[in-house]
Amino acid sequence: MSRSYGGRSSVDRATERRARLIDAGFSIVGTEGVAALGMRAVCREAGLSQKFFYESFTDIDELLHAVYAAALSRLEGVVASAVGAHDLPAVFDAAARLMEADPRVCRILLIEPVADIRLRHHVRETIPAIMATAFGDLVTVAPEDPQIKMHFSAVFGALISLFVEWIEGNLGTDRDAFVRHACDVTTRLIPTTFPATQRL
Amino acid sequence: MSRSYGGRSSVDRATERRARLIDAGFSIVGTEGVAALGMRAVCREAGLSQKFFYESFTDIDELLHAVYAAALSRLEGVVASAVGAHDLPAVFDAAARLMEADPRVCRILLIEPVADIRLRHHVRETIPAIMATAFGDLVTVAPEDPQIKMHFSAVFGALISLFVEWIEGNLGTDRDAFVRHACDVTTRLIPTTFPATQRL
DNA sequence: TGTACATCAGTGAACGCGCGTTCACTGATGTAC
DNA sequence: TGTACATCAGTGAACGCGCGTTCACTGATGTAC
Repeated sequence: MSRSYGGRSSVDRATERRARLIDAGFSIVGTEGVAALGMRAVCREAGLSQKFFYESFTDIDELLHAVYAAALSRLEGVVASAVGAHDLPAVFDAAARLMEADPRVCRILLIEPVADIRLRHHVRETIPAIMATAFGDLVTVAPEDPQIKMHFSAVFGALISLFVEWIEGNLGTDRDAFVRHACDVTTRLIPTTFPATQRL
Repeated sequence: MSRSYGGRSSVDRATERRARLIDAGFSIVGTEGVAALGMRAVCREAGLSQKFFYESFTDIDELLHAVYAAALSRLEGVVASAVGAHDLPAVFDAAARLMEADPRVCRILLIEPVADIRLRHHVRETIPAIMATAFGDLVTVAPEDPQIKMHFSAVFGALISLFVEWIEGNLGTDRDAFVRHACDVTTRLIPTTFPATQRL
């Protein structure tokens, strides 16, 4: 049924092609934005025939989802230990370093989801789970309280804006000062009366 | 050289067509986003022949600029008196009411500029002038100080996020509570040691 | 005032392009004998 | 082991579509006589 080619199995080649398509999509969304992500564009970038797109994905939304998941996974990877240690400055520091090294992560996770409805949907799917592990009780107890939502909306908006401007080089070069500011903003906006925040 | 038609002068008709094109662009960007703004799409929406697009604009960027200017002008119109009175809650209240009445303003001014480089350019062109009239000294004195830029980045990001979520109906229905929260966030993030903020 | 015509206003088709999607074709691989 | 062939892997052209841009054409208006 399947046949080896170039000494590699069918599934081996298919998974490699899938990875190359995700990489290509990652580059396109991360540098040109989600509007430039087309089926032909991604195949061109990956150096693959158009046929292979449909081998791994049914449409461009499915690839976009995989691209978002890949970016999120990279962020989670670098902040995992700091999150586990409840060390907020270390979380911000690790995130800043990752996005400095690869600004595409910043664009995929922080910039493009604001205006793209599909990415916003993916954010709304994944953020609650992340929040639940990070903050625990609070979010699961009263996730519909407008007061709490306002607090989170404000702090997320502030942090996203800070990171985007930082990555674009508009906030100077002192990363420690940036991290301190991000922490400062967080503690100013999340009142200490929130029980879960005392963990941070 | 020019000739009246339907009892209306040449310039009269041309200016009306230009206004209709801007209205159409306003609707498209405000509801479908900047990616949906094409020359054909805008003519279709305006009910005009494609020729008339080039009568008023050389390319779609020029129309986009006009659309952004129109949205900004509407916002400035409703907040003008509150800004003049240095009444921050009234500014937020007026802005919230405008965007509730026409969410397209919110999308054009707050959402789309995040991911679109052309709109970001327009924002960067216009915001400093607005800031200068609102805050005066501070911005013009030390506009390149990373510390000050971080403060403004954070507060803008927080307020944009709050307004977007408010307009999307995710922050409840109590507008006064929303305005209070927006003011609260602003005063928390802009330290009182900034001289210009004491005006607010 | 009435009519023929020149001129300008406005319409929509034409062109080349890239898109998403499909599929005929080439050529490499494994296997039967 | 060597060869012919069936089958699967991979390539790139074909199709219809909407795009930005241009322009031939229709028809309305003003004017000369």
